[in-house]
Formats: sequence, C-alpha cells, structure tokens
Amino acid sequence: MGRQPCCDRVGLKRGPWTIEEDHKLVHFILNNGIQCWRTIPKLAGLQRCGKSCRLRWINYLRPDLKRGALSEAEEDQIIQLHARLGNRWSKIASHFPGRTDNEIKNHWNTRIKKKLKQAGIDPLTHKPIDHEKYQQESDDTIMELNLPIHHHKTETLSRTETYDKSNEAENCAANATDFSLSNNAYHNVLSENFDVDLWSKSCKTMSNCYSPTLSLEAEESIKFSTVSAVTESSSNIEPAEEQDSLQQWMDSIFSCAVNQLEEDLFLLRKYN
DNA sequence: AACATAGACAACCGCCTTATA
DNA sequence: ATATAAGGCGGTTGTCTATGT
Repeated sequence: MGRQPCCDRVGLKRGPWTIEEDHKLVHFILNNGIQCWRTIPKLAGLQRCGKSCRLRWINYLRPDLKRGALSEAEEDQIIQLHARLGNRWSKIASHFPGRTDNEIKNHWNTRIKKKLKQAGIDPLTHKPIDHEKYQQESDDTIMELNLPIHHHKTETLSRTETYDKSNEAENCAANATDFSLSNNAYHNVLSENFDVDLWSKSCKTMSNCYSPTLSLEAEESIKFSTVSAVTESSSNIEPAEEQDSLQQWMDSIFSCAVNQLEEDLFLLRKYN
C-alpha cells in the first residue's frame, strides 16, 4: 500500500552542502533532468534525502537564479505584494523570475520588516503603527522605534560571496565589478570539472526561452558563469529543444494567468 | 588576540495537499 | 476507498561572518 519511502533516513548527511555535493547534484540534474527527487540522491551518489536535494537545487543551484541584493524597486514590489497576499512567499516569489521564496522570505524578515517599522508602518497589517499600544509590547520594539539603528555592517557579504573570494573563483570575482557577477564565479568553480558544455547550454536555453522575463542582470550573470566554457555549440539549440522551450514558455505564461486568477480569488474571499 | 553580539541566509522541520499503490 | 509517501510551503533554527568591546 502507498508509495515507497522517500529514503531510509539512515546515514544521511545533514547541514551545509559541500562543493563536492553541489557538484554531484548539478552534474546529475543537468545530465538526467529531474524525474523523481526520491531517487536523485541515490543515483547522484549523495548521502542526502530527496527533500534536501530539491531544496538545494531550487534555492541555490538552479542556473536561472538571479543573485545579488534585491533592488529598491523589487523591495517596493514585495511590500505591495505582501499587502495583497500576506505571507504567501511562493506566490510573491512567482512575480520575481530568478528569485526564490526562501530568499524573499529571508529578506522580508531581516530587512523589510525593520524598514517598515522604522517608517512607522506595521509590517503585518501595512497600516500606521499605534505607537502607544506598540510601546507596551516590548522594550526591544521601543528601542527600535526611538533609537537610531546601529548598522554594524552596511555591506555584509553573503556566505557565498565570502566563499567565492577565498577560493579558486577569487580571480574571477576580483575582476567582476558587479555584485551579481562575483557571486556567479561560484558556478565557474562548480562547472570546472564536469560537462561545461551541457551546463552552459542549459543556462543559455533557460535564459533564452524558459524565463522570458529574465532580467538583463540575471542574463548577464548566467553568461558570466559560463564565460569560460561557452562554445560554438552552446548557441545552437536543437529544434526539439526549441520545441520543449516553447512549450515551457507557454506553460509559464499559462502559469502567470493562473497565478493572477488565484490572487483575484484570494482577494475576493478576503474582502467578501 | 579573544570573546560577545548582531545580521544574513542556508537548511531543516512539520504540516498540508496531491498522487499513487 | 484507504493508507502512505512525495512534493510543496511557511515558520523556525543553525551556522557563519563581520563588527564591537
């Protein structure tokens, strides 16, 4: 009865992923695609559960991820969407190609919430804060409202960035003036030993077809990540591949329309 | 130099819905 | 029809790094 278990859970590795593990997962997915997450760790030679692999791929390894800090415009859009949708992070993230729900959720919790509070706006209701009531809630909050925020780090490097600068990708990162470019140097390290043609082809296909709304910055960063590996063949997409991409593009448009309908329905239910 | 603290974000946990044997 | 795992999602925790003392 039922499905097979997702994994035997014995001897599974947890915690931060190593570069070797990333390498194995990326290599496997680019060569075989994603059919079933349960089988991927075993086939890819990873001591991880399928769920962990899925998360790692979606939040960190996908070639079409847009890296770097969120812009002011993106932050504003997140605030607007949050006012409409609440904490439905995956729905919010669907409006930002190349951004993950985890990334947006983290950004909301660490920065935007604070920013809104400073501006006297309740991040939960998006309405002006009732200061008297608010001040009774906690001393910490009072501190946040009345005292200047101490910025210990104005330009904190992400873990990935720091990793980049202390490893083989250092030279690439040093040459890149753009934040997103330095981040993508990581992908160069990853792709150094495996099928770089396949990797670059995948990035190219994704940037050209799969994500029609992909920003210039994202496109540029993808190109940079494969700059050492781009070959003549990478730009020649096979007809069958184009067909697939067209299908995926149509799916994405359909998905956008469904998203909009779902949002409208959500708002109707909320206000009726 | 060593320790404490804060901030950022990757990773995990648990729940819910969907799919399947 | 039912039980159970997969997949997906949001909340929370853990880890790492920068900065302050």
